[in-house]
Amino acid sequence: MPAPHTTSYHHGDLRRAVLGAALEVIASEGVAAISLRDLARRAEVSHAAPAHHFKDKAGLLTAIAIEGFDLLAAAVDAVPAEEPHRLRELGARYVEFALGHPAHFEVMFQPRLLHADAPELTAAKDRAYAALRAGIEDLPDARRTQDARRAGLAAWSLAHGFATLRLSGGAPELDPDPVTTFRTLVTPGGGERTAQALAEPPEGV
Amino acid sequence: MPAPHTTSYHHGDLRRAVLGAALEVIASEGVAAISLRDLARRAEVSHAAPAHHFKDKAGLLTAIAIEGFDLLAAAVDAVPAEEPHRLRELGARYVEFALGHPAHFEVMFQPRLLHADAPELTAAKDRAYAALRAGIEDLPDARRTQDARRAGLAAWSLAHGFATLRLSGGAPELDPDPVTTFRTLVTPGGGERTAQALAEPPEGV
DNA sequence: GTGGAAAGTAGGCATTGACAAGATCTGGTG
DNA sequence: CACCAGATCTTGTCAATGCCTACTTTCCAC
Repeated sequence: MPAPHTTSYHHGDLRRAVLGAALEVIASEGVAAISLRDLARRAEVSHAAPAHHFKDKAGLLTAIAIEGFDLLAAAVDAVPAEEPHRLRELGARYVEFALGHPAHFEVMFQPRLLHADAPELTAAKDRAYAALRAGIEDLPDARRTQDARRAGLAAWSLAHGFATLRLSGGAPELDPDPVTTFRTLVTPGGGERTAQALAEPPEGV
Repeated sequence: MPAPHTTSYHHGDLRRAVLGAALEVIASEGVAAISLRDLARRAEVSHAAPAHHFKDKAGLLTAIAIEGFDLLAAAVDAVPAEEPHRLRELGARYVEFALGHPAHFEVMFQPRLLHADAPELTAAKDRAYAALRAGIEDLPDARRTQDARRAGLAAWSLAHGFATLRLSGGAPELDPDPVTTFRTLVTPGGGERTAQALAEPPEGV
């Protein structure tokens, strides 16, 4: 590893530097504000240097998305199997990841900005989805519904929607910590039976 | 109203033409693919003409977002008060709107692309949110939870997340119609008690 | 009709993404 | 140690875009 900030011809770790700068810009100003030339300036290299590491602007964003899916997989993989409220915990980790890595999250679900068919991307996506599925399908028998896919989709939608709304400034901040808010949303008897209210059973008043 | 397609100096309704073209482009290629000059070409006017109607690129997107919030307000406003599964129906309408107006929906929740503090935008947003809130808070007493805000946030998150995942190609297509899928997610006894699975009550196996 | 505002045109400028061709460094191989 | 292939970075260029200013044409209210 060369000295980090000499005036050497080679940067040392330009790839990481550009990724880092990109994450900062996206987090503070959004993906639309990303410019390869600006990132090059921040890293103090020539305007074409980043292209040698990412090929494209889409390539850069693809790299971020890949990193994001791997981070997500790691985050939900850490949920212990013996956790009594495992599905709830899974959702909480999902929300925690989204709010903790807003730049990654913003890019991951915008396939039109990426090289959506890049093998490394689909691989990372598969790993993340596998980790999520594992957390759902490994529930003890009594907790499994007839159609686990729908339960999983519902849980995913809830966590994803909450995180998205929170990040876009839509959802109100009801607690000091957003993850706490999320937990109350899926915790019956935690003061309010929101899940039941959601289901709103048909049998009368 | 002048003749629509003569070679007259004035277009007739350039504003609407640009909006329409923009909606098409966004729906098929995403917001990132929007270019004022391209829209001008499609409308067969000079490259600077659209600016006289929207000021900015952000101004154009703001106009789309405003239209979107008004469409949303209209969509959820149509839910009859006597509807027995009103909250569920509210969510279904939300999802139906999102999937039926993907371009509007894509822009509405990306404030960084808009003139977020434009009075007309916040007004439209307020109208839409008021319509949504009305559908939640008007629930009959027995259906009301202690904290209606959390129930509303949960419902909103679920609908928003489902729509978002569906549009980004993340969620699997379990039924011919996505709205049908959404209904099953919030319908207990509709084959699976997904809502209960979500809540996953703590009391043992 | 006429004058001013609205609608549209024309040109220019800085910035950007992508590409091509060349310069420089690095690591391994003989 | 010499050397070379490839990775890394630079420089220059081109078309496209957003936005600005100045100008022209049309419409409408008085």
